[in-house]
Amino acid sequence: MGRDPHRAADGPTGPPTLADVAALAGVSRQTVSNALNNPALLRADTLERVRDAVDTLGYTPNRAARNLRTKASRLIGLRLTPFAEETANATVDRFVHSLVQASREAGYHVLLFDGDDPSDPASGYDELVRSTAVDAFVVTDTFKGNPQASYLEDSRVPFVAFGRPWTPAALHPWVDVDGAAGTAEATAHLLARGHRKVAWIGWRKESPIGEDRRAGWSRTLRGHGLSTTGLASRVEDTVRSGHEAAGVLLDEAAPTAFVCASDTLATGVLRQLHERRLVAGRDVAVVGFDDSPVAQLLPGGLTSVRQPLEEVAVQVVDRLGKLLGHRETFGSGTLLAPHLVVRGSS
Amino acid sequence: MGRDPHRAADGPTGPPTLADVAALAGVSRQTVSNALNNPALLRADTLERVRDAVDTLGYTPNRAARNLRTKASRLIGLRLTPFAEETANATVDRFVHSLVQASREAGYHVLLFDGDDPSDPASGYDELVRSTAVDAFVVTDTFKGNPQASYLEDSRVPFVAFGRPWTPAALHPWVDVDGAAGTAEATAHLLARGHRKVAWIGWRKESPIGEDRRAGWSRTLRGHGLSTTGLASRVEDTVRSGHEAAGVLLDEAAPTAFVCASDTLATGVLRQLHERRLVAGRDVAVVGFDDSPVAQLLPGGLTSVRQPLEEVAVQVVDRLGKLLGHRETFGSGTLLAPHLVVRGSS
DNA sequence: ATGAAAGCGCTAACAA
DNA sequence: TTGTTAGCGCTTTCAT
Repeated sequence: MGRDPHRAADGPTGPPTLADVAALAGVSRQTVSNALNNPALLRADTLERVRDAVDTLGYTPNRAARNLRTKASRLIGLRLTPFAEETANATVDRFVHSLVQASREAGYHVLLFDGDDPSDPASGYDELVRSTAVDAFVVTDTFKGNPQASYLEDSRVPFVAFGRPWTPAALHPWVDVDGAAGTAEATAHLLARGHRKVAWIGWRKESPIGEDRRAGWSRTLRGHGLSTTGLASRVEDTVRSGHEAAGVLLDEAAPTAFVCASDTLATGVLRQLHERRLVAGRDVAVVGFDDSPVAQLLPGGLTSVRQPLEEVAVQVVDRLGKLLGHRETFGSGTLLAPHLVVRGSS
Repeated sequence: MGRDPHRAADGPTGPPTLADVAALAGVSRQTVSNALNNPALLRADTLERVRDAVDTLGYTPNRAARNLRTKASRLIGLRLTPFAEETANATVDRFVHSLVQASREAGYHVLLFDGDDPSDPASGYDELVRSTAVDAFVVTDTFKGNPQASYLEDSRVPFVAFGRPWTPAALHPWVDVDGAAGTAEATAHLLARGHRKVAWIGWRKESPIGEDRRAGWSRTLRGHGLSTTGLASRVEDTVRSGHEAAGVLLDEAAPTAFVCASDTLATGVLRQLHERRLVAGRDVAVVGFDDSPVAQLLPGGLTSVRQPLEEVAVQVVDRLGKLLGHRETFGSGTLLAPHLVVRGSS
């Protein structure tokens, strides 16, 4: 048999190579390569012969060799932030699952990494870029105004952001969820149930995401001729903060409903109500944000705004594909609408 | 300057290569390679010169080329199962975070994938193996007796399991958490609080993990001379099942405490208590398993058994390193102890 | 429609 | 201690 001459005649030789397939099919290596990457070029019978050989041998192209040659890895990098305890903590993980699936369907895999120094926006990215280990990145933690977006933009690395560019001049593709629309729906829902004093507990002003979500609440209240004065609180994203903020608001403004920027904060509100022997959904309504497992599993259930993360992932990968392919869609963005999941708390 | 002759003299040439560094440092490519992989071989001043050049150019070895040459990718594959809704759902995600961190510290990255056909144990693995895209796998979903462990063993792919091999003849390295010790601690805790009728709600008999956790409960009760008869229920891992099982047990055996195989089940119990106007932690005690966000955030808090996933990840990566290096530790395993996090529900 | 040649960037083996 | 040679497995010219 015409086995590739520079392979040892025996011993464990590892997975089959192009040359093995070519020998078995009685064609040149190039023809096998074409059969895989450009089947239209082959005559039907040759193609079939090659494909049979591929199947027989269980051949799959060697990734490293292909990557080296094509200068692409078909890998998408995603930096993971440390797991936050004491938090409803749903978005990132749900998104990761969705991204893995959407990526596979587009022929990509997801490479996970983390920064050894989380405060450095470049940490972790740098090495992957310079070693051409990934083709592109997905940037998710745009929480604090997205420092790595500008870093990546400067390094001319292809990436798509899950989250709008909150800096004016950014021109990378992005996909985001319309937080304001979500909180607007939540607020409208509460108004429809007869509430007139709907409070807001959100994040600090530095968080553009928080401000976006807050806008949906205030816009809706004002649209109904209602005042927002004294009904809003801006705090850290912790249960304790939500708990405290709810206490203050309850004492000073006596709202009958709360809209929160996260399920974590909403959980704090619930805890406050619990302590005051108030029943969520009967005495006071509460709406969270993220539709986390916590919202789903709380006794009675927590009404919450659910982000369409599966769709976000699909869009992100789609943008990525365009970016890596024909270099289109520069700076374009997509805004997706979340929807309210109503449960016992409202 | 002695730039590599076969590079274009101008235009965007991409990241610097070994040859660029060699030219700048005035040495051969091989010497640069040695400076990186075997610095002890170089004379001190040469080494410094090379390192300066590396820094100046911001050089990082090209991954694909190195992978091709060394037949290794420094990538660890992890198959993700679909995100389960309506579930406390903590273990996998917490583990992923820990694994990413532990891997980085060992010089590996994590490649995430999923099977297009989740019922096929080989789905997704196969292609990665044959294309030598990853060096090894971490197998986590040993829930149903670990079908892919035997598949991987048969394919002679290096892998480490998070989860004991429940089939007798398995001989791969593994790391696991001693579930029985966890539920034993939980049960002992309840007994110490004066409970005498402690019920168990766990998974179906087919789940060896479930049986393991159950054993800790029954062993402890019997160790205290107490009967387990009529106090155990084996159901699906859903809130609804936990809810129903708690109802039946409450009616038929009137336990004063529950130990559950998961936070999901414990949540069902809580819901049942809630409906009966029983207060968890006062009227009836409840302990869950996993220390999920749900357990942490529930009003009052859910006492739960916490798995040391960070440690598991470190051990897994350690085993992996040995496996890929000197081929030791075949079939060895490590069992880690979880600990109880006591909260309001008990 | 198929094949031959070249080379992606790196490192193992050997030579100097 | 450093340099030379060869080749990992693949795909992109270019020739046939």
